[in-house]
Amino acid sequence: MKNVTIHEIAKALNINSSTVSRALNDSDRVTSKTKRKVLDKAKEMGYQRNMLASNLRRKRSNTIGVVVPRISRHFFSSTIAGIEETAYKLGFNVIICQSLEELEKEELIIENLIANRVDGILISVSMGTKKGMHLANCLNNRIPVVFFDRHLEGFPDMGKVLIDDQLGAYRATEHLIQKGCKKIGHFSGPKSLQIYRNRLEGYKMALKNYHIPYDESYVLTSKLMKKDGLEMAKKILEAHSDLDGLFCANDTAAVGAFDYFKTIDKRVPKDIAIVGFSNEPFSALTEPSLTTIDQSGEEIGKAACSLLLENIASGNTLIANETVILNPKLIERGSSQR
Amino acid sequence: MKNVTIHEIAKALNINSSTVSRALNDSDRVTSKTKRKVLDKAKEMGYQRNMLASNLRRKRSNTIGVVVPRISRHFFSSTIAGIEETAYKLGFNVIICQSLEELEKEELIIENLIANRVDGILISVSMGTKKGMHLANCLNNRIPVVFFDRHLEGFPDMGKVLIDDQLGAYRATEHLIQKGCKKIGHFSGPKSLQIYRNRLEGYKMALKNYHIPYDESYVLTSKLMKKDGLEMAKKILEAHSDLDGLFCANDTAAVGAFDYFKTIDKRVPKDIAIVGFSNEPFSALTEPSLTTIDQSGEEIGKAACSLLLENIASGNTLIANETVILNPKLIERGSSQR
DNA sequence: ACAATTAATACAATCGATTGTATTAATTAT
DNA sequence: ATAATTAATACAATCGATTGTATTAATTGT
Repeated sequence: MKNVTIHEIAKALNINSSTVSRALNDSDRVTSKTKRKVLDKAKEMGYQRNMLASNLRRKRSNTIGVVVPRISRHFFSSTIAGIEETAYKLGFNVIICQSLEELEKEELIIENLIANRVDGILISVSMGTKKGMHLANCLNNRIPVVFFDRHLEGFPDMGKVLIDDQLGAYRATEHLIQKGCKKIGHFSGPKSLQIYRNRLEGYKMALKNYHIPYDESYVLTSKLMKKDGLEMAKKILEAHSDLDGLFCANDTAAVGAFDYFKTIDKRVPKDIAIVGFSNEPFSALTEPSLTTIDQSGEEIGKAACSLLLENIASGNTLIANETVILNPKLIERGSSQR
Repeated sequence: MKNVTIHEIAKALNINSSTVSRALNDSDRVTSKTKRKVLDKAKEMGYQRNMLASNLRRKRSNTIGVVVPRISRHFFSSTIAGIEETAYKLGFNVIICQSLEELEKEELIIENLIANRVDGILISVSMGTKKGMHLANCLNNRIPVVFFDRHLEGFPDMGKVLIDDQLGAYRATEHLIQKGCKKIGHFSGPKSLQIYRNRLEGYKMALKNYHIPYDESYVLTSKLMKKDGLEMAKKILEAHSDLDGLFCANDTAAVGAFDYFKTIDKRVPKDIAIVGFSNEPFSALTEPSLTTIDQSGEEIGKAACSLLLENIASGNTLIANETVILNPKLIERGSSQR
């Protein structure tokens, strides 16, 4: 039982395969009577269009490539979900690849995506990626590229969909101020990462706008694991027993701080109000639940995919020098209600 | 600047394109001297192999399709990560699709994957999927199918990679018994789902094996959201103030129970030991951290992908009537240490 | 040195669908 | 009724790599 092709259908109906092809594609160069005959016969013979052949001929794959550092991280799986949803609506397939934060693997992935003639690439670069020759190579091959979340400087021809970390941090801090906090600490992450510098900046800006003096000793830096949060909570209270608000640059560290405060009978949010960052799934489950900043991976994914698809549809004429900045949202929960 | 093909390279070197093709594929029908020349010229001209053409000719796509209900769910994104890793090692691409629990979308996805001539399909079926004509159709097209986690009965020719829920529940309950619990409750999920029936079964079996009488009033059923856990905790304590152990069929409900016990000053694990199920990321972050059963999505993904790839490699001769049952692991944490 | 053998390369068909152009069939106009 | 026009279909090249077979070049044996 061999594969059914348009040629088989053509032979069976005693017409030409080009007519079959046009009938299947609903071209107006074919009578509706013929179309019907073809469609019926196709169904009868169990015809399955071979996209490999179609893609080769049409020089497009109807596929976009997505590269993320690690699929299982909640933020990235959310973006992927958003991407898939958007792509699916327009009939595009999505190839997913993970760089595992290795530049070398990222380069191989890009190579492979080019070889597979994807119509476009969405990428959140690995931490090790500083230069982007492999990405420039995409443009040489007329494959549009859109960064999301993590991007590289110096590629004006590539789209970017970013979240305004600074604004998110600003809102988090502002929220604490509006809840009456006067002495607000900040747990920051590695300064090597732009996002943490931005979040610190937003914190500072909020303080400034509300005329609260910035005191560097209220800012502690770590890798923001849970135990780091716990340790920093201890440290900051030793230095500043008057602390009444805390903005953590991620949710995990906030949970660590929670735990420490409980052990010393500081009440959250009564004594100390806390705001985290990222809206991790667990932040709704803590006791009290954690006020945080939502980066909506899904929205980012949708926006990035839309930008890319527009580009593809336009024949890459407007090769995206566009940058979309999404606004993070404050998710108000128990940890800041006082 | 047009696309560089093997024909361009051949022309430039004044040799035949078949030799170029063989050189690029490292065939032993080509001198190493010629290979070198071809490779150099290819690099010089910026040649990128067109997999679309290659795939068409070789009648395989080097791509596998993965269908999950929802990418952003932690368990599924973990399996996808495992699948991607395994597939990547063997040079396969991974197309990801989400059914969003809709049978209709699932059918369209399968249709599309067949049209794209994927070499195999990994699927965790949507909740609505009862019959599998769309999947049978894959076999008709000689595309092997492997189920993971959620499967359909009645497809002996399709591989299956499942986790032993019952064993997981058994181990969870056994662990509580070994920690000295005598009065162990169980929070179960909707009986319509096989997994919850299995977990209940495992709970019963453990009790039986350790000669603890089974008392139906120690088992409460709900949808296992956080608030359900909280309510059930209240209810079970009202009925049985002597409760000293609790096995929850998921981690979320366990967190709800945690919260209730805290409000009434029952100490976890001192007064009541708790074990959850799934090893959700947040289970390591609760206070105390939650003992749970790990289903290792990553392992399931790897196993399912390996099974599928073996099948593909064997030319689908052994179209997988194989079922792999993975053993869940107990993750011992604070909530059960007494 | 010449036939016999093997190595290296060239030729040409093929995978299956698409699409510009040519041809035939069907309408319309005169 | 015949030319002119339009609709419908047929023909054939093409996308780019692969691969079985044919041909030429190189090597070995005697």
